[in-house]
Amino acid sequence: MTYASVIVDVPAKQTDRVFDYEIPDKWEGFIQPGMRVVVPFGPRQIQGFVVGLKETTSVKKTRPISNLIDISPILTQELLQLAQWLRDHTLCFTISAFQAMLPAALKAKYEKWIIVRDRRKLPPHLELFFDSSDRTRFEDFEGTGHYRLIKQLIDDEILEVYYEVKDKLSKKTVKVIVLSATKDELKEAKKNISARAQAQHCLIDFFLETGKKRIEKKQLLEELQIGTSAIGALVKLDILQEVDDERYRDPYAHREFAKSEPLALTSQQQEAISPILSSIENEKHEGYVMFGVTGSGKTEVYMQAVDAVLKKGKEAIVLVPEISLTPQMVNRFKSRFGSDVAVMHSGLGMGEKYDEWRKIHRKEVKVVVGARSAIFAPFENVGIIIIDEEHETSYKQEDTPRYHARDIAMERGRFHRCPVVLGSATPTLETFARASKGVYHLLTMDKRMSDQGMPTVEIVDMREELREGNRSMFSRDLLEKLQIRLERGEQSVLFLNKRGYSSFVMCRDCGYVVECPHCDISLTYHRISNMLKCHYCGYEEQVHASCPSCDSDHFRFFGTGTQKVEEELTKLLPSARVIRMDVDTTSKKGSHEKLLQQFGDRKADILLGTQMIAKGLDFPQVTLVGVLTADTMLNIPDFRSSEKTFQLLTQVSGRAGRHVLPGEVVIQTYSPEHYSVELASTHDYLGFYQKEMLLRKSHQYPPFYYLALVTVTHQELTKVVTVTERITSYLSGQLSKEAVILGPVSSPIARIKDRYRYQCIIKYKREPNLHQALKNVVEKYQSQMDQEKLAIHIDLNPYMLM
DNA sequence: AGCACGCCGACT
DNA sequence: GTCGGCGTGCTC
Repeated sequence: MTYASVIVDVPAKQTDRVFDYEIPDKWEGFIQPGMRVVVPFGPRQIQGFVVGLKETTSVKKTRPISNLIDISPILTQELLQLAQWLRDHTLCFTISAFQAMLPAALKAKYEKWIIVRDRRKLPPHLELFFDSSDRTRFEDFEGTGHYRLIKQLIDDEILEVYYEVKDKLSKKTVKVIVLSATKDELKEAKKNISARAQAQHCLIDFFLETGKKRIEKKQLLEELQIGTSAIGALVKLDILQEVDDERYRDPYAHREFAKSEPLALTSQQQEAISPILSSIENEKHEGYVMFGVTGSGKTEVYMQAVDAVLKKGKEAIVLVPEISLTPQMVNRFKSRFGSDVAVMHSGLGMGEKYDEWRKIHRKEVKVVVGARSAIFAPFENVGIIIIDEEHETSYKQEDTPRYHARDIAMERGRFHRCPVVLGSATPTLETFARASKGVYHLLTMDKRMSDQGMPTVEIVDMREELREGNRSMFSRDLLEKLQIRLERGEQSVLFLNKRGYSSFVMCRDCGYVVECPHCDISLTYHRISNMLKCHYCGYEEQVHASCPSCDSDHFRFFGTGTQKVEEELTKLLPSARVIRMDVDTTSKKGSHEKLLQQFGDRKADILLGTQMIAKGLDFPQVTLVGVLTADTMLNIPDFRSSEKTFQLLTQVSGRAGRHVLPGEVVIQTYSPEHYSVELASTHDYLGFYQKEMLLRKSHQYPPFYYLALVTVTHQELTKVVTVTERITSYLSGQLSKEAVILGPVSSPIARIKDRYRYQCIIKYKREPNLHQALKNVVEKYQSQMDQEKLAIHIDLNPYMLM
């Protein structure tokens, strides 16, 4: 007897281990690790992942596997191992790790059915539940009070429970009609079919005349103008066959990508790529930091490295931050590698993502370009992993498993013995520090490909503007420069850092701000619905006419939403054609790309937007970039706020003057003397790095210390505080004296959805005991977490302390 | 996570 | 006495 070790689809502490099942004879030798199966678990049937096979088991009573879900493994041996690594490094359940690696479409969907086994003994008042079929959803009995009766009927074998386990989403299929007779057989059949069956004759003639063997049903019906019954008749005669044909939902199917050829590399690009190429050649795992200023041509280096990998018959993983933000990047890869590329990003629907994933799984593509989760692409021969814009926060998953794609990349790179390239103009301090220490190889590209140098950056002190009586959100300088661009027919990009500065409502007399009654955060004004809305819980309320606190009429929208900026802009520069990009204008699928396309086609003079326009845009005619509010990010209570500000300003400035025309950047700020603003304006990453490293060292933050964040949430404030207090004191007893434990303190957002949030931050250098201690904490509060809805979140190496 | 089992109070 | 509340513990 062979047994399968199975991880069951129950994300809970108690079930986070393998369960052994018998492999029925018919599947002996067929079932392999990495396949999904349906197994009995207690009274129900659930999904499980086979992780191993064995000849004996110590379990006394085993039950057999009920069914197979996959006919080939969907997780490779490497990914099964990687899941264990994920579990150990993020403290998640193994099953959650598996799920993170697979497209959401493959998540199990469970349905519970009640089936009639003996209709004669079915009580009459239950008949109506089963009048059209022998089965009914179990939920249909909810609230009918029949629960007990049904249980009895099940015991009496009159009814039966049936658990259906299936994928959340199925493959897309189309009905195809296949000819299963020869020409002679067709002619023969034609004689035997009644002359009155016109449609059938029509069908046979079609196949005789065209000589086609198969055709989509829909197309056939349309072309011949017949109904579906004639086909049915011929299917019965074994002349035709109706089959389901799998189709990919290809989001890029109707688009053409002009083939591009490798460009000649500059000497800097050449210097950067050659060590990478030798790692590829020698199959050596090495980390590279490609530190290249904006416009230095990192993408071309990526593509040529990928090309080298493909020539070796291996595969490549390219991560980009939230790809829908950079359609230009996708285009470049599609143009170079054509149908060898799968694209995975959040803009795709669940089905589209699944289909792209299947192309990888079936080895139909060699390259994946995708967002964070693409790091789990089920390739088996990875030759290079590239992470573009390595500093982007979207590489850190914010819910369980809380992994960072960079860490996964390194782990997979080690396994496949391949190089991992981290590219950025503004690497995270962690990454750059590792490069400085020689852990990663530093590849510097400090020259732009065009002969243009970096754009000139001017900092405008908005306090000064205010003092001079300019109350507009445009400084005189910026306005003048916009004017000049309009006259010259060049384009400008205006960037509004909306985060934490969105249009909240404030009373100018007493300072009252309308806040969400469920979360400790101010409500934002939405023009479309004319309502105030909470970003965290979705709460909405009417706009007040006057201040609820002091009844003043000076109750206004504060902050600057993009709409407001647009209004003012059209007032100041009536002739300017403006494209606004924010959540409102890009909510529809594909609208993002369309707007960028319009701007690229020079149908507008000014592109106005939030975060989303900061990255990857590359328009030759853009010669001016304006940052309206540079410092909003500085005010976020997070140790990374300076780094984020520096990165953002550098990225945004990089949008200007990338080609022939020289670029100019205007940064408006209320804190012009802040080092992250100043150093960004002089494009001085190294200066920023050194300054920030000193601060991180003295404040004991990464990269000098590791962080762990424990967040406790509960309805009652006292509960949260006491639990966090106890956790804090327990941890301080468990950890060494070198560890710094902060807390309990309130989270930056103290309450979300009526739940209070407290946290404890651990800063440490080496704590072999930490993981176990944290596990103990979770274990200790397990019962309270179940019963009292207490929640404890643990984030190892958090990106933000929120 | 479900689900059964089992022990208590509130009713026909 | 039985019905139904939800605390406890198990699932190969």
